[in-house]
Amino acid sequence: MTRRARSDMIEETRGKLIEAARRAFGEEGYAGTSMDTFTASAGLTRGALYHHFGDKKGLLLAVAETIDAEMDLRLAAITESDPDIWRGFLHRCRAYLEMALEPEIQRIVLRDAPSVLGAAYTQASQRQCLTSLAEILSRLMAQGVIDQGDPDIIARLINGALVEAALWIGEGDAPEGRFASVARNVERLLSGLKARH
Amino acid sequence: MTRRARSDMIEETRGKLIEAARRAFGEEGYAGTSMDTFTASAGLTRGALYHHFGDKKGLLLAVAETIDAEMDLRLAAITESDPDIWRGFLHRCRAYLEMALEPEIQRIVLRDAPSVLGAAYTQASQRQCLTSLAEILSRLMAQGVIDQGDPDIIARLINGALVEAALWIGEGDAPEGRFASVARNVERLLSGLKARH
DNA sequence: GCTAATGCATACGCAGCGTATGCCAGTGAT
DNA sequence: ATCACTGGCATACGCTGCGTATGCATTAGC
Repeated sequence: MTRRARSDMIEETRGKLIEAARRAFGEEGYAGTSMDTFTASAGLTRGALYHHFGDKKGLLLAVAETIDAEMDLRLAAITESDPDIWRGFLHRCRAYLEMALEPEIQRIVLRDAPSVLGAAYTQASQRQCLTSLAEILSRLMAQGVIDQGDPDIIARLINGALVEAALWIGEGDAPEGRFASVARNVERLLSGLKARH
Repeated sequence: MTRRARSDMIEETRGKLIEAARRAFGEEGYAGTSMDTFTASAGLTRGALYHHFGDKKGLLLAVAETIDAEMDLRLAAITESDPDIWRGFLHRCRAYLEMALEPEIQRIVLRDAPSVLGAAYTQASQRQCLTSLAEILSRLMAQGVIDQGDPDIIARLINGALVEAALWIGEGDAPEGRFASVARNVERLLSGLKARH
């Protein structure tokens, strides 16, 4: 049983590091967080960090992937909450927009990770959310709800539009009003995808 | 005459700094460029830098604004090259997509600047390109080519979609094929904005 | 022509990343 | 049960690089 306890301890420190890093990155930003001070806040030192994640970028990647996985789970639940696929799709997009307003997500996943990790990140991590979205689009196409097209690309386009909109909402003083306007215009844009007939 | 020569010298050093920073940021990224080495490549020292731009972020802002202004000029020329507003609009979007593939633009304007400068940048600088796009959308709405909506928001949505698509194109091995696919799907998305009647 | 101001260089301090080294606990074999 | 050993984590060091304070030279105003 010590065997289990041992690996549990290891996973616990990994978890503590990711958790603390998440808070630090979210509040101070990637560049603004000191490895010394944030590891101290988790009751550890940089030794643990470099052992588990190699370097600062490795840590950011791990954090970003964690958050992305959580987002995907939350979005999946929302998407499936409506039996109508098209409406589930719209709900999902709206929920994604809301999530993109959360400071932690906005700062870590949407701003810092693409800049710091570059293409390596965009390919690997955000794909959870993106591939899920592409699957939904595939189903919508298969059912003839929207016109044929490349689901992966359209997923990217939608994702980009929503992210940009979320950043815009976040930069103003009246987020609620902006959110409502954006939601209307997003729905218009998405409705343009629908098959006409 | 010395008066003119004097201010010319000053503008020259400013220009040299921005030019060198542009190359360095584009190649090494913001975080990867050392203020010492890059100023040396311009035949100057950090003294000149901090005198003109205050700090590293100030320099990045200046560089980003410079590039953005150039982009806006190039895009304006392309937009007006076609007398038909809708086609001019499509040309512009396609050209923007191409521009977003240029390493310098992608790295500095699309990746690093939003991350490093945050909301301060998204508001101030990229607005040149965005307000121009919004104006075009306004005209399209006024002429009944596309349905009514908030031009500023739709401009953001389109911008975000194109940026995200460009990043995706840039991360693969066969950019040409990807570009063609993206262009098709973008045109589809944009066509969805058109008024039905 | 003398002084004030400005453009820019030099010199310094300090924070922070990464690595090399060391220690201790837990693991597996005899 | 003991002992060698692997692996998790801490400590210590060096180096890079940002920002600031100071200094010098040239130019602008009176």
